[in-house]
Amino acid sequence: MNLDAAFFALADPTRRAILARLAQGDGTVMELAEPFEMSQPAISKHLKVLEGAGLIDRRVEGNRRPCRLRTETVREIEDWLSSQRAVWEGRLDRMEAYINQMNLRGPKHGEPKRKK
Amino acid sequence: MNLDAAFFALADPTRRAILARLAQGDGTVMELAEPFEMSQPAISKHLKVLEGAGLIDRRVEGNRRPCRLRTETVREIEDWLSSQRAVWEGRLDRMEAYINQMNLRGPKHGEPKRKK
DNA sequence: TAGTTATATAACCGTATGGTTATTGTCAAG
DNA sequence: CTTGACAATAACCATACGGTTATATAACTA
Repeated sequence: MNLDAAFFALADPTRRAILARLAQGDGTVMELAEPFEMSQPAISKHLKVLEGAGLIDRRVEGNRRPCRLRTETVREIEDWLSSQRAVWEGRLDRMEAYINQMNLRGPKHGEPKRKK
Repeated sequence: MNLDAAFFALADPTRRAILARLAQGDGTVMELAEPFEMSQPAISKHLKVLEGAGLIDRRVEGNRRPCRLRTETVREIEDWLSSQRAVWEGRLDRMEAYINQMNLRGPKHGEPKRKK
């Protein structure tokens, strides 16, 4: 999975709306385009972005190209965020404890001196 | 919170690296710029994006402007993803059951006719 | 076969992104 | 008060993004 592509794909409201729409079932390009005031090629581009990010699959079905959600990718993104946050929060908790400790015995605008 | 801004901010590897670096403690612009082969103004721009997305806070400390992570925002993004995935996966489970049911009594390339 | 529908592709356009260098404003240190 | 470090801002540039219209391709339909 590519975090760059995944986050980028999710950064656009139209693409998120398409994903939400796909939650109600697979959809062809025309069906997905219908709710938007946007041309079909624009939707096709968005779908290509979503596909590139692994957020949807597309199959060929005669004339049309129905799309389906790929939830594994969403879960992977979620897992990444979750693990990152775990690290970050752990660190911040420790920082907070440290700061509290400092405040108990240090000046307000502490450590004004720092060289290199 | 703004999902557009948040996902957009996370879509850049430099910005994610900055966040990871900040997990080890607050950092000034110079400190954050050090690991990258990139000018200080470039880092400043990234920091502005991160701040705009609510992923970091910046305070003024004499001459420098240390940054700190804001984990609440990460949690909010995570929550959004989580809720979306819940809906999506629930839907897909139901779809699968439906399809299985169809296969038990329908033709292979079912529903070839559809008007509007 | 001719016409229509579904989708993709190409070419274009305005704006945004991500970088640069040069400059400016502030604080800190002598 | 001058000098130097930190950081922001401005101006610029190449490329990417998100949209458009027009055209092409392929599969259905009559």
